[in-house]
Amino acid sequence: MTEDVRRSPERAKRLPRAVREKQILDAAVEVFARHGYHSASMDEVSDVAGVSKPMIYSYLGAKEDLFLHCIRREAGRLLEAVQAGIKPDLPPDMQLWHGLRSFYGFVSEYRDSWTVLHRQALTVGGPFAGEVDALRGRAIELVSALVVSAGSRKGLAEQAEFSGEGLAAALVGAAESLADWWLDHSDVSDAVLASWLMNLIWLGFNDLVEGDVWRPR
Amino acid sequence: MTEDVRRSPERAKRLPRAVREKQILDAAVEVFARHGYHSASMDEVSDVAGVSKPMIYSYLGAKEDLFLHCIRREAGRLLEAVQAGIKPDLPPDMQLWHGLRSFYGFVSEYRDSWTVLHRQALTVGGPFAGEVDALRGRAIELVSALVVSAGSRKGLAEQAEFSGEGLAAALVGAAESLADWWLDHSDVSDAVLASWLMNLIWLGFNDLVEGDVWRPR
DNA sequence: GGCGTCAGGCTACTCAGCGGTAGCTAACCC
DNA sequence: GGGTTAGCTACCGCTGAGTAGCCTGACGCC
Repeated sequence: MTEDVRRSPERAKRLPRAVREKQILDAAVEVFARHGYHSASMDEVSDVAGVSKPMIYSYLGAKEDLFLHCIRREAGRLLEAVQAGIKPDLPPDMQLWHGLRSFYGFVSEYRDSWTVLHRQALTVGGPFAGEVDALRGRAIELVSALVVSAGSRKGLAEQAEFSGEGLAAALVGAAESLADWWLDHSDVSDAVLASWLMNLIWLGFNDLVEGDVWRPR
Repeated sequence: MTEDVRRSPERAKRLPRAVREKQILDAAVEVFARHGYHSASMDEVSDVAGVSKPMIYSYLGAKEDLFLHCIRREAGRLLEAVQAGIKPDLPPDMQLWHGLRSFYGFVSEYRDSWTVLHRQALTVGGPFAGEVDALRGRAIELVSALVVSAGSRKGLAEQAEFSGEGLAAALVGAAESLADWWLDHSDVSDAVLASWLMNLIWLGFNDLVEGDVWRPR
């Protein structure tokens, strides 16, 4: 059997670096989302990417670097998506409404991104948690500004500023957790999700049980 | 007793099984909280517990079993603490208020328990996530019942039941996330935390910017 | 009091999986 | 055709889960 005509039929075609990097990152996000940082193996990433392991090391560095690249890319995408959805000249409740819809739109379109960002990155200490915290910080800032501006329109500036960040953190947390919950109960549309949240946080239980409902105008 | 002959200074004293099991579980919770499931090593657990590795395997089984034991014990404690704080004959908002205070009381007293339950257990697939989901399910049930009862008092039973679970999930999520946020911003008291949440979810932003405030009666 | 027995306890090892790399091969460009 | 770079196979070494086998002290029983 000296007939070794089978010269690697699977050898990948030569492609420019940027394309490979994207393939690798996509694969990495998928694998990290499925297994988490520690359980994910570089072998599986290379497998899913259709590229051999040394390529990953040569293009994107060691495992930590790779994960960091994933987080940065996905965080950027998410922030961009949400900010693109906000119309700054609308009243506060409508801004919130659009922001929420964009957020859930992103989560539904990029489930893996959200999983990596929220469920995985936080549990690994080190540089990753900081990265995600920065993202959440941006979100809290956005919402906080909304609360403060809504408050100061009514002449309650200082009170709104005092509890603004806490409220914003709670709201951001609620939205995040609802997104998590959604991953396991996907039979609800993103619009319904956003409107639940709007009703809860804009009107509150008290109004709800009185029969009030918030609606986009 | 007089002359206690110190034969092997490093060898641990013989203790009944129940005591050792508690030591091991305490150590395991601490280590899992610090590093997460995968990064935690059995060696470190045995070190912190002051007991050698084979003891852990003999008493509590392999790593997975150990983690499961931790989750079960901490989940039980948490549920117990919250239920102990609720007075079933109070009106819905006061029930919620007391439930929240008990919850944050627990988190502040047992930070590691909460970290393991919420931040770590969810990211490891397998049997663990199910265990935690069960706990959250119980919480959602509790809150959901609250919403429905509040609604049906006002004759809005069917509407409250429709969105009750979603709202409850959002609220439970908000409480959880605020607890997480708190771990990194511990300069707020648990009562303040609970009252932020009460104001947010009971009254809503809309009332808040009008200057309304919810207070325990 | 001597002594057997078994649970509490340990040291020191095996072995697999995975992060990371050395060094080779082949395609593309001029 | 020759240099450069995309790409690969095959390996190394370490870390950490899990175990074999031994030691020892407390207690019951003659």
